[in-house]
Amino acid sequence: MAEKKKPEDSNGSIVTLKSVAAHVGLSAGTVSAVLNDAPSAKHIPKPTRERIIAAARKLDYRPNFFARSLRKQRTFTIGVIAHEIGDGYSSTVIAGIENSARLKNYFFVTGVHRHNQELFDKYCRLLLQRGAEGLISLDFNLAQSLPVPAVAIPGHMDNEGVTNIVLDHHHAAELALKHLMDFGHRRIAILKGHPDSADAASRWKAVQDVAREIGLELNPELVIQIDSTDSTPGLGYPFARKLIENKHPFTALFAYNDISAIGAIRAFQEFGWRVPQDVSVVGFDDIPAAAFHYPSLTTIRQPLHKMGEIAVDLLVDQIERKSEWQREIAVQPEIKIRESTGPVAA
Amino acid sequence: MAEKKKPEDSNGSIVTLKSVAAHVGLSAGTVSAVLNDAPSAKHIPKPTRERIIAAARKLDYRPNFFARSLRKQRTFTIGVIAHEIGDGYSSTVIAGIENSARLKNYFFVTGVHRHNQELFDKYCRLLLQRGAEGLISLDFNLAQSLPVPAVAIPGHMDNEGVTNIVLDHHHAAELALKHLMDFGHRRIAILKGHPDSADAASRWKAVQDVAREIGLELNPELVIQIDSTDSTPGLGYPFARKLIENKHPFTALFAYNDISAIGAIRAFQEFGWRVPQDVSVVGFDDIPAAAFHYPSLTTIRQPLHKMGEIAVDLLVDQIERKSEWQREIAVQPEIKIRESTGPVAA
DNA sequence: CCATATAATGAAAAGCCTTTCGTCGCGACC
DNA sequence: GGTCGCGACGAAAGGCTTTTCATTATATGG
Repeated sequence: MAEKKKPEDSNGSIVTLKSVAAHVGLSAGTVSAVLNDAPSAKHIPKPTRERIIAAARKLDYRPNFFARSLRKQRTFTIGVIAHEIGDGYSSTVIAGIENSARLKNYFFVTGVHRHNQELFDKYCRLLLQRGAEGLISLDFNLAQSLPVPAVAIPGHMDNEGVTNIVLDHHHAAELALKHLMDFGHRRIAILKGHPDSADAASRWKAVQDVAREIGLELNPELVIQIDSTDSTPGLGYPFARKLIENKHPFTALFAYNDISAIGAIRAFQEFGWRVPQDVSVVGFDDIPAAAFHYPSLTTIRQPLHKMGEIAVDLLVDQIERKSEWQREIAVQPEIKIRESTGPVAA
Repeated sequence: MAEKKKPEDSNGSIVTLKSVAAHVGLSAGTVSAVLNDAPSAKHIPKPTRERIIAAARKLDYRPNFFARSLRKQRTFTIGVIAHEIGDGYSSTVIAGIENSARLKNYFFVTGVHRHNQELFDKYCRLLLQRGAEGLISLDFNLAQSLPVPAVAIPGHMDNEGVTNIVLDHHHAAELALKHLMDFGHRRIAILKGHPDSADAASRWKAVQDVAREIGLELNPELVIQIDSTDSTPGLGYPFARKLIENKHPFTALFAYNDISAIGAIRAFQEFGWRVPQDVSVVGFDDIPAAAFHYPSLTTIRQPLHKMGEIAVDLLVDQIERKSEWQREIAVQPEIKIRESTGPVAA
């Protein structure tokens, strides 16, 4: 059992810069300079340098993060505020954030907002106090500027200093609707997202625009608004029921996301409709479960992992003043055609 | 647009303890004592106290976290090292961790290990350097003690100072196997977890024990070992195929987790078998997708959220020396009976 | 041989907070 | 009246680094 200890010398006291300085018979300042490769260390002869480095390694010296942050006024930390940690959307983006942050030797700390402004503010303060040098907000309708560089995923508001990462919703709507039209669908039901969902408004607008462009008529009876914030497939179920009960004929559904699509399919199946023979369903996001659902889900894929990576890259560049603030970055969706869509019944 | 600024006074310089002290014409020490409700402040008369507090609020004073940590040698931070952020298991546990940590005014920072010892060690060092006062490892076969209090979820090794949170696997196996036997199943296939998965060994042992106890014979031909670390339903698919190709008859499958169960069902369906009419399937974990899969999944539920909460509670108690180290805490599983299991075909 | 540059290091401040200890004034008590 | 105790604060140390500036010694050039 490899005992892993906090670095301490033979006396059992913690090894600090001073103690390694004492160990090599030099001053703390000198040791610090060498260990950090500071410009002031350029006159230190090589043997001395090596002595210092060897001692530091031998004693397993680890600089005190807090003392260092205090002095340098840098923390290499970014804050992430998500709706909830457990949901598929955030966790995929966060995985991307982790990936990029690790490569850049940054750290991230997390908070949740649950679409609640107060909670958001609370975590915002907390994270800043903990030294976050930049913030990433996930799925929040951010209506304020922030005191540090920030990225909103997805972001649709216009806040100075906040970079919005957006999906090209117009293209997304095109992919979905054209795919359905190619299969002959004309009566297409739409599941609109909850207003709290940051993408809801622009997605809906894109759907309307594209429908007009390609000459598809959207029947208001077939447009259902999700008004629950549930993040299980329960999200889609009741609205699909409502759609069924409306008794307005339709042959396809473009859902707000995969979760609601799965819930809707469930409702259809219980009602005795087969997917895709009786009704085609297109989801959104391409969560892992989409491919293994039965039937597997045709869906519009968002590059969530990559969006997390991009967010960190942008943020770090701004923190380190390597680049200017950008108002918006668009990423492209992709359609994954699977089993849940098919030709309209003859 | 509410501009949220870093606290600074009218000169635009950052507001520090000294500046609020200057503002009220007192010393920094006094202000600190009052603001922290320190014992030494008990002789400060109420009017003065209120003046200080009012000034702090007015200037929006926020103590510098790093200076404070440096001085108090406390950080109120716990480190979490998970397999991967995005997967259903970790993110649910982490949601529990977040919940409990927030209530206790602790923070958490996250790392990933990907079942890789080096990566684990790297993050371990990093988190400790960042002042983590306790660690939680998720789904890692932890083979070492750690320099701070730690909790392993799930934990099966015997490390001094590490509290293992385990599911009562014996009970879990009982729930699953008895349920299947009640439906008349006798030829039950088992999907064994990947050895990297911390629960794999004890779950398998429990299955064997229970099978013996209830007089169920496990046919080695029907026991398949998962040897991929994929965390999509692709996890179960190839092994179900293998099972089918073995041509050894079976009427039910007890999968290692819901993900692999879903993959397996997929394989069965493609082969033309109906679930549960031709084969019953029991999953494990009760991830959100389980309830909305088609057919919905009978599964053994782990209280993952609660396990995260318990981990934080234990950890904080130990950090604050409120309680002694416990070697192990067991939590109870629950069976969720849904559509994927049914009586064996006549 | 003196002035000056440069190498090699030390000393000390600064970053912001907490905490211990000390001081000063004043009422109480013997 | 002297001592004691207490109320109300201030001063300063201490936590660990980083960084600037100063100092000493050596080398270089004239």
